[in-house]
Amino acid sequence: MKDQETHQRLLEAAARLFARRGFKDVTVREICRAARANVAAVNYHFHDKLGLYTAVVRMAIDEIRGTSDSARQAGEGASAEEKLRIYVRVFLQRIAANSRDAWIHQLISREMADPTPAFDLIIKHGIRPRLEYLGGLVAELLGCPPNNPRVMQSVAGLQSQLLFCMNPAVARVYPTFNLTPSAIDELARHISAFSLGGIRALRRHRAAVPSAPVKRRRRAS
Amino acid sequence: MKDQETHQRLLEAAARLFARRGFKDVTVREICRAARANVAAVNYHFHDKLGLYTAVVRMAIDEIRGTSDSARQAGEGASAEEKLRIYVRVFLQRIAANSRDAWIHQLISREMADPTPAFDLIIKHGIRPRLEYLGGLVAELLGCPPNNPRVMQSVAGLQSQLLFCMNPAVARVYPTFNLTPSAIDELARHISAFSLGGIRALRRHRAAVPSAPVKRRRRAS
DNA sequence: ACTCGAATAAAACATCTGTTTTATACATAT
DNA sequence: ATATGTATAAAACAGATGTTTTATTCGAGT
Repeated sequence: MKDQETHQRLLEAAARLFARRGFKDVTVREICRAARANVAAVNYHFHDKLGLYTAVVRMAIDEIRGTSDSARQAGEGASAEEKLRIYVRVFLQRIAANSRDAWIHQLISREMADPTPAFDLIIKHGIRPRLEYLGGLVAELLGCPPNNPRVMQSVAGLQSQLLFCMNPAVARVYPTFNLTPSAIDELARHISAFSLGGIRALRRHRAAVPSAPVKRRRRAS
Repeated sequence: MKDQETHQRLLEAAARLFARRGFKDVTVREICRAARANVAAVNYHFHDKLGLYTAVVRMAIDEIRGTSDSARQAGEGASAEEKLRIYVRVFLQRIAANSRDAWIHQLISREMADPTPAFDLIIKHGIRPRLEYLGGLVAELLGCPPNNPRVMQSVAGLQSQLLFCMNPAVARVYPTFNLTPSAIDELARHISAFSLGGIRALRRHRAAVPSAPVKRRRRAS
């Protein structure tokens, strides 16, 4: 047995194609052509088209955790506010600047748009751990327990911006969104500042029941 | 010629199915079954599967503009800050509470995830007008000209949250996200407060070159 | 009564898709 | 050298899919 190398070529080709176009839209024949392998190779090495896909998903999950750990480590010892800024910067640099990892979050976005059976794996092992880290940061910034609903609301507010700005279609809507490596640092600063501002605003609200009407002075026009 | 009514049934069935599962994933046979029509009906009435899809897209665009106009009208005379709050509330109520219009933004989300040739139409006639309205509001709140990049950055920050929280998959990630009609008002308040806080934070930044380092005092842990 | 055109229906077509089957090359162990 | 098991290759299969073709129905205009 000399090889295992077509196994690897299949994985890499499939990762790129699945991320870009989704599970259903990519054909087995296409993957095999890109990997310079026979049509039967997918079924031989991964039993199924779905088997290959979940293998790709497992790769993606590992990379997601890698990014989370990177950000966590880079922020060690810093204040919560600075940790959040660092997370945003690491996240954007790793996925937008580094094209090697770009496919991963393309895959996640696609799973969010229409989930396959593999989505549960991604949530459990990729997204949940990251949310817990961010949830801890935000809870500290808000000064409330981590299970307070507004914590997850804020985390979602931050994360939605990050996922949004990586969507290739967004550049067609907001023409100013070009993710050139030089623009990424600036984008990271904007998103950090916007999100920290949002969190600060939520902190001011009274913590108790939301039945209290939200009253706020209007500024002149 | 008695009818035109299968034409209508096809449109309605197709809208629901395309929104839920996307252009490629829905079969012509499926649409015709749902519309109680023959397999050839799509090609007869719309020439193409794509012809039917673009007809659906045109319907969606009209509804989008309707929501925009509703929000704009409801905010007439109010301050910019209040207008933004009203926009968020109208938007969420119309698409999350009112299930009649829910399919539309499912369709948009899907087009963002992987665009079809019809995406350009949606941008031009559905999204652009809305962004210009929001851009005007935000520019006023930021106190800077509407073409300042941070305006679109803030608009994207707001819009990303709105699109994000309507994604059905989000409820699986953030278990607290249940869009029961009663929770929608609260969600709208949170998103408004978060976004206005973000905008306020960006306003404080010096307006000129971003080369100036972002310095900020750290709070005690 | 007849014709014409529009709407529906049924069947057929060509193509594509995931998968399976069968055959072949080849390295290693006995 | 022969047998064995693994990896690749080529061909075939069954099912689905968008579209086209051919018939049929039905109402209106003459």
